[in-house]
Amino acid sequence: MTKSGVTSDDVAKLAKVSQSAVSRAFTDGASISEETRNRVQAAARELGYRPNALARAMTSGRSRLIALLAAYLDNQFYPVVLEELSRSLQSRGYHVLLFMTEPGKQDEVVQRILQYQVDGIVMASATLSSRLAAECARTGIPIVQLNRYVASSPASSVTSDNIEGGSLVADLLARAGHQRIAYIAGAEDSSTNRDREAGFYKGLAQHGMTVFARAVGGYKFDGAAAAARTLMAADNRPDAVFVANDHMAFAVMDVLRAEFGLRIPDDISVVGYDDVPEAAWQGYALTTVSQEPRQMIEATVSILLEQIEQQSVRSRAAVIPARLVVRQTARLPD
Amino acid sequence: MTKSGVTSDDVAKLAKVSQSAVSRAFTDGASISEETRNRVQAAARELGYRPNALARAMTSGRSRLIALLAAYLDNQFYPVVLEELSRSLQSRGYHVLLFMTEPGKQDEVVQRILQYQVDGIVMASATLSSRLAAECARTGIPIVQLNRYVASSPASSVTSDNIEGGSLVADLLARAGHQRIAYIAGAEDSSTNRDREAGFYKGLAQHGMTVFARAVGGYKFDGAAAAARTLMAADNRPDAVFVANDHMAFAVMDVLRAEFGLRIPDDISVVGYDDVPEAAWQGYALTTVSQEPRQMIEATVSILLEQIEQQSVRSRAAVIPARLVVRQTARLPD
DNA sequence: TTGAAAGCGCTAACAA
DNA sequence: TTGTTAGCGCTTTCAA
Repeated sequence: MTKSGVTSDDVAKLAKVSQSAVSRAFTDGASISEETRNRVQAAARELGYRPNALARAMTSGRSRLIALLAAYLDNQFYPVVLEELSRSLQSRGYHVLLFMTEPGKQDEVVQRILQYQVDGIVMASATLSSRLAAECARTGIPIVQLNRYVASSPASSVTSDNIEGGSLVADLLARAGHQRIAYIAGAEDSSTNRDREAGFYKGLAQHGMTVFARAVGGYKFDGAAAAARTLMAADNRPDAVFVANDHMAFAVMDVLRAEFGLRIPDDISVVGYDDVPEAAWQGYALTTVSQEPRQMIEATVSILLEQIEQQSVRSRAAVIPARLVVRQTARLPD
Repeated sequence: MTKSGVTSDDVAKLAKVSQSAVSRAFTDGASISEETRNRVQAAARELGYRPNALARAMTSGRSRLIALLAAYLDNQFYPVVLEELSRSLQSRGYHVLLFMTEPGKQDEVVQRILQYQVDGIVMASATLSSRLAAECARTGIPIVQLNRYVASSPASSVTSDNIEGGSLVADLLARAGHQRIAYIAGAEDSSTNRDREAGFYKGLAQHGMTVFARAVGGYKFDGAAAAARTLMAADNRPDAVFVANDHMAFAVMDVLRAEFGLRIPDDISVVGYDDVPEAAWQGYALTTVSQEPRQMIEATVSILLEQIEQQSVRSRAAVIPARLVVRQTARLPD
């Protein structure tokens, strides 16, 4: 008995057709006459019938469920992405099943995901374990890593052009005449951090400069605050700092202003990365690099659906152009 | 064929037991000897077997899926709640299936939710349509409205003590000597707004005061900014404003500072509601009322699971105490 | 285009 | 404690 109590059999009886006719009436492109379809749908409406998605998933082998695996949602980039992803999938008849990673229980979560027979997996703010990668490769479930990639893995990835983005920031800061430019890193093992940092150094090099100081914030609010304190405790302080994401940049700005009495950008420039909604708030007005979440999600969904619907296993790596968003936390070139 | 290819039948064969023994080995509290359970699990491990959650749901009638229905995630209160809810349910073997409301497609979304045979529904930032309420009552699916309630509905609700919270704010502002206290409302049809406003007026009344001015922000960032402009365009401006949630309060602060050059709290006090993470950031340091999301989620989960597992239909209304969080945007009483 | 029949992988009586 | 059996509600051959 389905939770609503009425099954395709009930509808079939009322409409005086076979149960399979009912199934066909609810399947796009099925071989059924206009007339029977109408009869079935009338009967269905009368009974309040609604196909059981679970039963459908069982027999068809597609659950139309996409797992989203995330480690945290406190960086506003992720809620934005999650909402967008969910809407986009929903409009195509898919739905998001949410999984939060649990420290030390990585494998258990992987098992859970696979038990639900999801048609695809999106990894956001979570790193793909080799265990999950292997299992999915074996079972043919496509994975898209959002904002992260592992070169060796068979999974697809969607990122912004982090190298270009980092380089854009270096160029802006150097042209503004900064002499002592520091970097506050995200998680050191993440590809986003590696690329943003590499692009940043490359950009500095083009101006004949190197990074003045460096600290690690690990993409954490508190970590970034601590990193800022470390940087500012030195005898010779930086006059500009590129922070690996906005979420950390807010913490850095708080420390610079509240604990060191600095004015931004008069005393020191700060630049972030992501362009989360808060970056536009006047309390911060953060100069940053946009990740274009809309485009990233569009790419994610199209990769996923292509692999699901065409059964193709060809993994892709989409790179979305980065765009500098100039607000008020960085001194400008003349 | 399950996506991993191996079924309980395969395991049964290898372990030389019946297929139902395999099922029992994976069910807590099933009647099975230690020995067979071990044999089965060894075989399962060897084959990489993993029970199919969908098949299990079909036969048992419980999907262990909880639908979360939300209208938006850009108010940070919701990501916090979503993460907490997902973790809490996950640790109990349930999972969150996310649905975003779509304007004008309310009914379609309701159908989708019910098709997935979810065991329960949590409504966050979304109002319960009478259609959904009716369907769920009929099918016995428990609903918890988070941060919202409809008196007449059979659904449960979990809210903070919004009346008390509003009253606390009025008291703080009145005791600080404010003379012209304004209110910026959220969505007028929401119970949170009604209660916060009612409590606020009650609190003012206890000091022999009434609200000085009122505008509506509709729980939207831009709406709140517009409301602030309206309030400040008057000849006689308020000297304090209670904003119905933090998300709007940030917009209000931006307008007051950037467009009117006001200092907070020297020129005007601002108080919000929710205590979202950003309220603690130094750029705002917002005085607000905490909703205690942890406690709210705890209550939500316990109501849901009680109704699911005990089949009870007794709906409950949990009210979590509100707590004033004093930061720096409101003048203090001497 | 239609219906009959065979599962999908599992749980849950029921007997043994 | 165990195995046998009958479904859960649907999709998908296969014949007609």
